[in-house]
Amino acid sequence: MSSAAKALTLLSHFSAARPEIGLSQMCRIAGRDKATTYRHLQALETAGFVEQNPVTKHYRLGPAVMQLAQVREATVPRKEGAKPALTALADVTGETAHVTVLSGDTLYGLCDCESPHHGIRAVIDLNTFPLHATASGLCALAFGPTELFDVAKANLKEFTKFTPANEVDLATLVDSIRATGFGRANQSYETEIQGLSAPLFDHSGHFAGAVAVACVASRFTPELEQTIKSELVIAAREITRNWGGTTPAEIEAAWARSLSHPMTLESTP
Amino acid sequence: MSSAAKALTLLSHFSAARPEIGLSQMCRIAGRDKATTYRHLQALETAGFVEQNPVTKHYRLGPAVMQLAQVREATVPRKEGAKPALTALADVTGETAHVTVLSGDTLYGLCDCESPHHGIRAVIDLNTFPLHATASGLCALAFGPTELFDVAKANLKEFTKFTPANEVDLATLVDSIRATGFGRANQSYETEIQGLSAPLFDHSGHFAGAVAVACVASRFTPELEQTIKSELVIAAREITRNWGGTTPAEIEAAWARSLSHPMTLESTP
DNA sequence: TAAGTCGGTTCATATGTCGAACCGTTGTTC
DNA sequence: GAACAACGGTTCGACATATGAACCGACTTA
Repeated sequence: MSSAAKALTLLSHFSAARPEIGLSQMCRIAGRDKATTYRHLQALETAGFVEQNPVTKHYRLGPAVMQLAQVREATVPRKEGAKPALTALADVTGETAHVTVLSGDTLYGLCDCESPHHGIRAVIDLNTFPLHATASGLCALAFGPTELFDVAKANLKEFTKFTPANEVDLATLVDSIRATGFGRANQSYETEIQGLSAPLFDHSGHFAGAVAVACVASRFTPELEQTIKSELVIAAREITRNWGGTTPAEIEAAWARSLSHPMTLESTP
Repeated sequence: MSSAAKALTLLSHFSAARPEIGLSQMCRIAGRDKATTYRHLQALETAGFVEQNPVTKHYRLGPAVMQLAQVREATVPRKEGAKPALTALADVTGETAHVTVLSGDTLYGLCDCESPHHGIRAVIDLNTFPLHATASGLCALAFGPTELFDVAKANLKEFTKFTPANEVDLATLVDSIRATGFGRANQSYETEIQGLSAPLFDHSGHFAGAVAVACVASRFTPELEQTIKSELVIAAREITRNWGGTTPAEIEAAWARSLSHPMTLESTP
């Protein structure tokens, strides 16, 4: 691992849940030496990627990331094209909605939207989405490049007792998703979270990401599932269109089948 | 310069004007070896900071920056607190408005807003703002930490014939800004751009950034100057409040003086 | 076909990185 | 208020890692 890569991974330890990190704490989290971590943070600081809270000396993300995000958004206006549909999706379903984007072999969170309808709701605080355990990830496996399956196979971490634990289970799951057009993760990443997702495509016609709803499992009913699925289709069509893509006919066909013949999908638990 | 820092500086070469950069091109821009540049771009790519345009193989900013920006905004919600005031400012003045934030010794652009009123308008596409040549930068020198002046002194690059070229000129300029409460840069960064700015403060009572209007010089009149100044005050108060700060009494007093006795500031040209 | 570009790769060299041990400061404990 | 622990930050020799000239094959141009 290059030194630059090591420095960059430090950034991934910041999250909304842990926005500020001290030097010693960062050493423990990153599992690296203090001197090394310090120098890396220094480099990140001079580049504006982190800054220090002047009173606590803890590090937090710096203003440079805001600029880069603006440039990225001007280059590939994904977020802008996803936000309105996401808001509507969260509002109608009453659950937390989010969008992920595929870059290389990694599925990144782009933005999310919590619904104000319930006090208890799923909170998305992920840097990257595991391919085998989340609805978005499974969507990527089903509709994205085939190489992704190898990546997923190599990273079959068991998050819960419902996480698909071997290649065969995963392949079965992916096949069913190809048939229905909807990604589905029943408490396979976190217990108490039911995920449903739909694939998004870019101008080149390739899988570009997924739109998903993370639903509190205890609220999940067949009726809600139907609602979420029809709303997902609406949101997915809109976002795909905003990204300059079109939904492939076979996906539309799968959606139509799923919605007209609501098969009671085998929910593992 | 650490290897990590070198890799990070590659990112700063992306901008809205130049959103995609090929390998050879990046070597030329960054002035570094091709092999090194390639490895750095690889590291950045695996971390998600850049991605490759699949057809041209050119590099562009990746999705990871979007996430980091979200975390940053959740940590220090600056952009959200500035955007509405900025929009109003651009709308009323008819010129391009922007907000900068100070981190360490560097002034970064946070967001900007172009006014649709005119076909010709200033476009802000800066990574970092030179302290001695921009209205925001001069504001930082006048109201920010005193160490900044040393940094500015050491970087007196002459962008135009109106750029303050020596320490004495700069000090005079800064003094006049302290007296009026408004930063001012008359074609000292780009010819044809008149800048006016006002300081912003955070919860700790320290200078946190500036709100500024970049005005097409040929449209600049004393009347417009008055309009911009009064609108800047409104915007600065609002943003400072949203950032959890309060405008120091001496700044308010300076603003009041400037607005009631509109002195015709010596415009260098 | 020959010369120019491009993205990407190789390998000997030496430069920048690594981590144990060490500061000085701060805040807590008794 | 002395002893202690944890913090952010620094030093230095050993050595892992970055470096860049030269090279490769693919592609464009003339």
